Amino acid sequence: MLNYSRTEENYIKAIYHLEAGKDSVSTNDLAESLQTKPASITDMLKKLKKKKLVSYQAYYGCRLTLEGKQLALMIIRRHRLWEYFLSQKLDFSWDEVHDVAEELEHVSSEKLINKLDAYLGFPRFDPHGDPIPDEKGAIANDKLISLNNQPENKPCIVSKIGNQSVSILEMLEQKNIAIKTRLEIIKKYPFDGSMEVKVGRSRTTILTKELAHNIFIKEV
Amino acid sequence: MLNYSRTEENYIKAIYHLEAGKDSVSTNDLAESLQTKPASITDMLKKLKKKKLVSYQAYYGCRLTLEGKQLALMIIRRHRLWEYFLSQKLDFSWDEVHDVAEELEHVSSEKLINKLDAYLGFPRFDPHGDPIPDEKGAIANDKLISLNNQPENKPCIVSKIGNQSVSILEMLEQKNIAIKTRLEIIKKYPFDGSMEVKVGRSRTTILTKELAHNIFIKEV
DNA sequence: ATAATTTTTTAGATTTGTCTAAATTTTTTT
DNA sequence: AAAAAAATTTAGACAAATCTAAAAAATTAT
Repeated sequence: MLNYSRTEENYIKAIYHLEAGKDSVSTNDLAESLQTKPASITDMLKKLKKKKLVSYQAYYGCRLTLEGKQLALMIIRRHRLWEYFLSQKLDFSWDEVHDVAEELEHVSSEKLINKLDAYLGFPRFDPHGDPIPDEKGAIANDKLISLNNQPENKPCIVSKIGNQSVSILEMLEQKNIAIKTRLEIIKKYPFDGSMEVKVGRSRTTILTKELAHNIFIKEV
Repeated sequence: MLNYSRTEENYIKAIYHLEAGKDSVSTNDLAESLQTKPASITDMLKKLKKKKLVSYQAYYGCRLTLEGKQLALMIIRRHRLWEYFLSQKLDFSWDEVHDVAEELEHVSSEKLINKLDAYLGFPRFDPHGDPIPDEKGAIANDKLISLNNQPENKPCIVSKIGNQSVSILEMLEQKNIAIKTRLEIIKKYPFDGSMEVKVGRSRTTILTKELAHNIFIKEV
């Protein structure tokens, strides 16, 4: 994987996100998303085509090539790992992480990112519940709902744990929470984001927002 | 503190380092240090002068203004904190940290840097023994020699501890090592960088390279 | 103190990513 | 299917940071 400019990376990332669903991305949509003019988009698309990151035909929009998609996944990987780091280690709140991660994602040392990944315990979802691509670009295909976003008195089932660190797993084990455990929020405390939760059919326990944020659920 | 381009920041940092000792920095020295041509230096110095970061007079070199110096200290703070992070948390070796930190130092969120500082335990020296400026730009004026660089059988005195984290302080306390303790390396083990050290006059103990690296000494 | 050398600056060109305004192509409307 | 509207591209210009080549100033040598 070669080195690309910050601007090129931002284009690739934007195309990746816009491409979802549609079968090609229009110049205007890209201009809107990147806060720039359509003429600039055209220029850059020609350049990215020459570098084989996108397929592009005048007047018919663009798509990422395989190589472009792989690059996009690496940028997203960096972004989400940094978000995870900021939120988990530096105690940023979830709405503050995005802008800083937007900067950090362009530091492209592979060694840095892989070591950061390991240091964080190979988390599979970022603080917003979006999946983090692994070293090879493999990515879970669904966005998860965190327990934090679940209302009171609606039973749900644990489907994923957001991080594989020993500390979280040991805590969950002690609280008898695992994949497929049935949970129901009894009461949320807005003051500190903590909540009382019924585990299975009988026992209840208190979860902090940090812990609840790493418990991803499906509604029943 | 306003926002400056990556290039401007690199100029400011280079001037700061070249300025030490001399009373002005020449165009040629800067060109050498930044691997660029003297003509480019002249252009940029005019620009930095307009922004009041340097004082510059044609044919007579430049100096940082107070504002420029403050900016330089912030860039150096970022650089050294990231170096510390890479070495201490991500397990980079000391000769690998520089290049990555060179990238990370340009991410300019103050909140990020201050939180990183706190997370690392407000370290005062980076992995090379260079002092880390604090939030206000205050900086210890001496580079320290780490115990790692001390030869065998030469007594020395502990003068600083490189980081104030509870974990390191508790470890040092247990080993009876504090400021002004007399140490002498009995044997170094190149395999893992650990060493056997005489503490005071009698007791000996084993120190890992990670620990020894945070013990800064004066020769006796 | 004049000549030779070195250092520094100026002038004009280049690259990257952007812009505006005009031209072209596609899409929508009637 | 022609006219109108919308989307896209082209052409030419600009700012940032750089370059080369030539000119100017400062320094060193004789």
